[in-house]
Amino acid sequence: MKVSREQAARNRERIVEAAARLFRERGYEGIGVADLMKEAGLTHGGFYGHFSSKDDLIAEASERALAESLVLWNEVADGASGDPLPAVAAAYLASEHRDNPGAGCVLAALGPDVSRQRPAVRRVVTDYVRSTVDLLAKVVPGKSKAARRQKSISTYATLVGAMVMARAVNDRALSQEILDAGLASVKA
Amino acid sequence: MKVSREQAARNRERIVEAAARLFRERGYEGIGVADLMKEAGLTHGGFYGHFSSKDDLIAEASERALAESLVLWNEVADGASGDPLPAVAAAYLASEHRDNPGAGCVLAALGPDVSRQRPAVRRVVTDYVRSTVDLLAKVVPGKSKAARRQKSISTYATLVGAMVMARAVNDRALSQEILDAGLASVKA
DNA sequence: TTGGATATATGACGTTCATCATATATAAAG
DNA sequence: CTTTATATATGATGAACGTCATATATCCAA
Repeated sequence: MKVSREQAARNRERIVEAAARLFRERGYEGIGVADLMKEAGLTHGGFYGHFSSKDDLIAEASERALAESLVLWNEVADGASGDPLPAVAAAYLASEHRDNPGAGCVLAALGPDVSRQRPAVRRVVTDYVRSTVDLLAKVVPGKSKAARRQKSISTYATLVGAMVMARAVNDRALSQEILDAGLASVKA
Repeated sequence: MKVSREQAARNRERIVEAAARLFRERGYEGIGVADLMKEAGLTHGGFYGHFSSKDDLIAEASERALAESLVLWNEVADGASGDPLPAVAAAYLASEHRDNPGAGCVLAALGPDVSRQRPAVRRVVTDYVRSTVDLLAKVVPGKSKAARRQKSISTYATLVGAMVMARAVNDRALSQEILDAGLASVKA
């Protein structure tokens, strides 16, 4: 049945939010349109009233997840008492982040899958990487602007790689050791 | 029709090799059993004479890819004239590696997908991570054994993260900048 | 208050998927 | 040479997939 415009907008929002979480948890191909709609409290038929295709939703949900991550990066950096860099690194390399990919970094949850996606998705990811590199460049040490930018990129890479590895391994002690090593290297 | 034992063994080998490449290129769910068999020059029906399930092949193909990567790490480290660490990092962060995921690092090509796989796959990945960390610990600088191990892990994370990011972004210049920044940070 | 617009539900479509049954051809064993 | 074992091909199965057609209910405009 039909619902009010506001309700329809809220429903669309719920679909995007559910997708942003579930794609990160299960991969772009790990959840289907029907299950996605069910998770948003709807049935599968209404999907194409909101989106023209699953790829369309993939692009929009990825953009949403990235935008929310960027807000979080900024909040953590701004809210830090003292040096923001260790605060950002600790927030990123936290076990809560490792154990909750659905609310975390898109690169760590879907990086290789992004490489296989259409240009629309890769474009929003590229924009996000640029923004995050700019943000990190303000908080890493370095004598020149170029040095800080380079340090920003390699620090970011260390964070992403450590999270990917910490999630992939099947041993809690090793996983924690990876998070700790990443954290130590960022502080050094 | 039936073929000789040797031919059957070669066929099995071809399936595993094709899977090791194609899973890295397209993701575990990005290629099906039928296409995999076609790529190996066979038809789909014979698959279950060699493997009990697709998950079974996923585990075996992942193990194969990881074993071959470990051989490569060793070859590069041993074949280096001078300090092995920059040689290893340069080989890993090469554009050839970025543009050829099917022959490259499993973590960079399938890291998040591994997290979602059954224990058999995560176990072989965990063993491989341990071996690679041990290998890198022999070539990174550091005063104590513990310091070298920590440096080994963080260096490895930087390599993996830089490759994931370099592949995800849609801009060649930024992609190259990421590889360069990773390389510079490993050398520093 | 009435009439048309439309958001969602139900249900179906064709395709692709992993898996399995059976037939066939040929290697291996006797 | 005959017979048995078996590796592969052909084809079928049911489930899941993305997508679409239509019905229905109700919001919104006149």
